[in-house]
Amino acid sequence: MGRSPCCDKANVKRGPWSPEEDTALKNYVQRYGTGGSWISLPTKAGLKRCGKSCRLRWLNYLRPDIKHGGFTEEEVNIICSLYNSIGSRWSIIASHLPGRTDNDVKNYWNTKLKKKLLAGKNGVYLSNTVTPSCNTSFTTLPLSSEVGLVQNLNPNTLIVSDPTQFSSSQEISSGISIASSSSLAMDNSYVSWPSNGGSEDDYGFFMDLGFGSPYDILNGFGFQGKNTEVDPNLADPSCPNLFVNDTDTKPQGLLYQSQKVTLY
DNA sequence: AATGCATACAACCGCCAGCTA
DNA sequence: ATAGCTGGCGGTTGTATGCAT
Repeated sequence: MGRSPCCDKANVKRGPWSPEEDTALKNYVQRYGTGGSWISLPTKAGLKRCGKSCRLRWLNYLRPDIKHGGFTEEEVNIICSLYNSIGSRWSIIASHLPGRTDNDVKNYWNTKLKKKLLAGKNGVYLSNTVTPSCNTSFTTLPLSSEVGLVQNLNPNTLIVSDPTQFSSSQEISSGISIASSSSLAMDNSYVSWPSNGGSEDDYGFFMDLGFGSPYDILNGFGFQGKNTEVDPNLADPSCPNLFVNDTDTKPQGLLYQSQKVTLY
């Protein structure tokens, strides 16, 4: 037996909301709240709308704390960074952006950021001129689709899947370069950057998202299986911010203390 | 001025998880 | 234990608007 529909679709209005409907919904919710049930709300509010439609209209448009208008650079950076970390979990991403809804973020990503990403998918590499500061070797990051798992998760943190690909620390991170591209493609997710001509001052991708530590991020955002924990004991003693990988039992990835990605 | 195309975003659809009877 | 209901979510579609030709 299939589930019953949430409302009688033949007898509810669909399509764009009229100002009168908006007013009725807004007045009702502000006066009485949702009463714990969106399904019964339309009838009480005198609306010929599906309860789910009312909920969506309220949450995405009528709520008093909704922020309309364009996204700021800071918001874009948060979206990109979180998308890289957790994928299309729009509601979670939106929760980091006061006044923004998951629908807003989703639309913005689909109409602007995704295109920007696809437009600049090729040409990602690391400069091989960087002098390693720790006891690990450094090689060039493979191009584009071979990049593999690269995660930039929080301020000053970059995770890369292949421990042979990097040395570490601030020197290495400052040597990461994105060549004539506005984005870095990864296996399941993406990071994108604003193409602003390469000014480092304008560049704010690695920003403070409010996480306490890299462990908090890794353990809190759905890394699965052997990737669920980062063992501080793996830290390279010569490089305090580097955690060396043990691919059998430990997370795949290295943590680097990173300052900035240069775009040119 | 008219038409077609691209873009932005509002709204809908269907699935899933959690709750409750 | 389980079936039904509801809210929440992500994917997708529809439509209004702007822009180019």
